Amino acid sequence: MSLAPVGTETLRRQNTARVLRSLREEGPAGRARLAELTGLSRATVGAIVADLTERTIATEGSSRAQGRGRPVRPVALRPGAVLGLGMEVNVDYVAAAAVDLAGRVVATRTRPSDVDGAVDGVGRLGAELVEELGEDRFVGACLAVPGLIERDHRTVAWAPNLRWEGVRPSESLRRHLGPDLGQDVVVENDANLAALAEAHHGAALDHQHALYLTGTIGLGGGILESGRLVRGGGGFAGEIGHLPFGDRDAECGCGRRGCWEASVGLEAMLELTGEPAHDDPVAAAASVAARSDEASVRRALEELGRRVGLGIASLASILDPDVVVLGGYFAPLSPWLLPSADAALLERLPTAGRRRPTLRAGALGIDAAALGAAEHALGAVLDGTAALPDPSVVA
Amino acid sequence: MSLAPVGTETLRRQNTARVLRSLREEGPAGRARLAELTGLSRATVGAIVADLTERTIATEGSSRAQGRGRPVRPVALRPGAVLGLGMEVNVDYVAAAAVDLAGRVVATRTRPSDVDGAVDGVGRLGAELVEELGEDRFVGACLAVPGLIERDHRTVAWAPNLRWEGVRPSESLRRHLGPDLGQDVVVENDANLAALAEAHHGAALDHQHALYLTGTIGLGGGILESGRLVRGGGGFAGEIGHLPFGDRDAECGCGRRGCWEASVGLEAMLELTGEPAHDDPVAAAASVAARSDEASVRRALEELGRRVGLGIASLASILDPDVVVLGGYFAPLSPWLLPSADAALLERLPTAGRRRPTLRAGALGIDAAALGAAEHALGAVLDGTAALPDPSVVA
DNA sequence: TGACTTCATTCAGATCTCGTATTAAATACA
DNA sequence: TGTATTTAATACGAGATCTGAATGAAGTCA
Repeated sequence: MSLAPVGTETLRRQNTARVLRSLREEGPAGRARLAELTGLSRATVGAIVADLTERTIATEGSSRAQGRGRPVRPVALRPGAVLGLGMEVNVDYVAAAAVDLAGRVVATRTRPSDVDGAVDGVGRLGAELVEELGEDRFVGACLAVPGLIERDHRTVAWAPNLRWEGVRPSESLRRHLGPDLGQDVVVENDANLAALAEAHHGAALDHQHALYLTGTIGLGGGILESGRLVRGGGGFAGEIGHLPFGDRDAECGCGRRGCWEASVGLEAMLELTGEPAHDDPVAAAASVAARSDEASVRRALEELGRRVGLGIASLASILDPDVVVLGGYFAPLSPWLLPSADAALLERLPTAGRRRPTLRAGALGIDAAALGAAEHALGAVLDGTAALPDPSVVA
Repeated sequence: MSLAPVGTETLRRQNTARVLRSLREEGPAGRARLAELTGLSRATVGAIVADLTERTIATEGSSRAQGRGRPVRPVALRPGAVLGLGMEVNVDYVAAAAVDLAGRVVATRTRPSDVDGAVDGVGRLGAELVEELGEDRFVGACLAVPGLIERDHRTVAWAPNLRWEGVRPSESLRRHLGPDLGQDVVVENDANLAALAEAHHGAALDHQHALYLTGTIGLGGGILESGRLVRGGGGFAGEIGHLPFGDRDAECGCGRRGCWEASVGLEAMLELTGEPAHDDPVAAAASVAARSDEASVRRALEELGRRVGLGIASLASILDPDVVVLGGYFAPLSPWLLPSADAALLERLPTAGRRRPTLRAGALGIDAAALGAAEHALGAVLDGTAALPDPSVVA
């Protein structure tokens, strides 16, 4: 049984959320149009908008005539009025981002970090944003972690790259973020959140069914089904690196052969393209891209794209996404990867003739996961699950 | 934007649905306990229960003392009061089932049929149930089809076994089921619905994340994530037969090698076990099971289980289900398949040490899909999405 | 200038939930 | 046996919400 409280205020929250979603997705609109879009009556929309403007969450634009009739007085979400805080820890950096209800990215910040100081580092970075932007404007916080997250959405079951096991970062984040915002920091897998970010701000805009693949040293995946993250029963879903989609003879670090990441992970890419060893996957990809006038590099990338596409064909059979976004080091190489990946799809996906996912390069950079985390932090408000804050009235 | 109407009656519907779900999942209870379980106030529960009993959807049991205090007057869902109609078309049979709100299977019926007359046949079968049980007790109907369903949930994009393409069965079903119930028959993939059925009535009881695999001539899959069906953007999700999880040399009917169904489909099973050709997968499996005292058969089934488990390992990496249910011809062979499948999981699923799905034999027979369809037809009422009917008061 | 059109607000009416007080029906105990 | 205690269910008033119709507002069009 879902534990959400029930009552007359729930109804108002749900309807407020409808209005917020409409404003976010369709942009500013007058009350009459909002009523159409939400299915609510004009009277109700009027009341909700009045409430939102009084709380300085929405503002009224200057009235604009448009043909005959009384001119519309457009209502818009006030930029930066309500914010979600996203954070990310990774092996060599931490990041933080703030996104507002309108979907605008208000701030992003990245900072190098080592593994040991990561939690404190990301806490400080988040706290800086909160300090600068005002704590009472934030409605939630979420942390992206490259690892497996328990179903409680609080505990990191296993993040080998960070050497975390059973860590609950929320407890130390509370120290930095304060008791209010730090009270309840949700933790989520970084690839999942990057998928969310691409769906809201990047390459998968307006798609409810998306698959996100990120090429790093290994291979990460995030799945969006009907706009929701697919986490699986234990929060372990989306682990795609060791699926047997790779070349059957390729040796993988895990000791087996044929893993997908043994064929398309960073090392395989470097070997294919004849690129020297590199720490940073994205930088390596940029360096390869710079050599794209060499025929051998182009051939190598074509082969790499084919390998990526073969795996996508299988995932598409299972999940049938509308769009597959290639992030991480795939992104800068996409111009060369996508055509052969799509060709592989056509060849290998049985239903490709009827329908196949669109392949796209990720549009977001290194802070994709942090952006997704910020987006996730706003989720409860846009769902109507959580109440809006009551920000002290700010001019 | 979800188009659900909004208003004070929506609230009542949602709360009524809470009460219904509680009664369904936790069984009969007094008003006080219902208030606890749903989070509603006693007054509200009382009003909702009064409404439900007046409409003969719920009934009051005889009051029972239990320790001190006023005795509880338990409320229960009246068996058969509100029904969902499920139907299934398949190559050689059609089936229909009726399930009530309490989750009781009120009726199931199966009938041989050829492909050509399938739609009319299933329409007639459904109409028989409706006639016998009373049309006004049904709140929805759903049809299971072995094929790809469009995202509109009305059109069969492609069902090769039925030789259907772009068929909209609802239009001819309306003739049999009448304008009310036949108005809006939802169509869904049969494996998806079988997964739903196993989750509500069978082997995956009480699991929100389940994967259903059905062995037939080919191989079908249904995915349940957080209790919802995973359909993908085009309704094509769950097509797992031609994933490259099989023996690399096994030739598949599709022309490629290595498809999973080439290794675990009916034909592969028959060859492994030395069983003569068979039309009916389940009957073939029963015949093999009867020979399970032969060592060679046991070895063959162990190998088959391993092959099944290898594929499950990959699917579990992607989806992380709590439970995997083996249906179709796998079910009767499960005693011999499950141990080696689980061993394969341990060997191949990287996170198996921390968490791996439970493997189970499907508990439902040939009408699993029809049951799931009936369950699906009740979904809107239990969601609070649709209103309850107003059944003419029946004794 | 006056009719018309479209947008927004106001107001009465209906529905819903909640908290508190009240009634009901059993047990525990003197 | 009779009274206190305990738990269940209902009654009722208060508060919140949505809706539809009426009213007011602010433009265009002729």
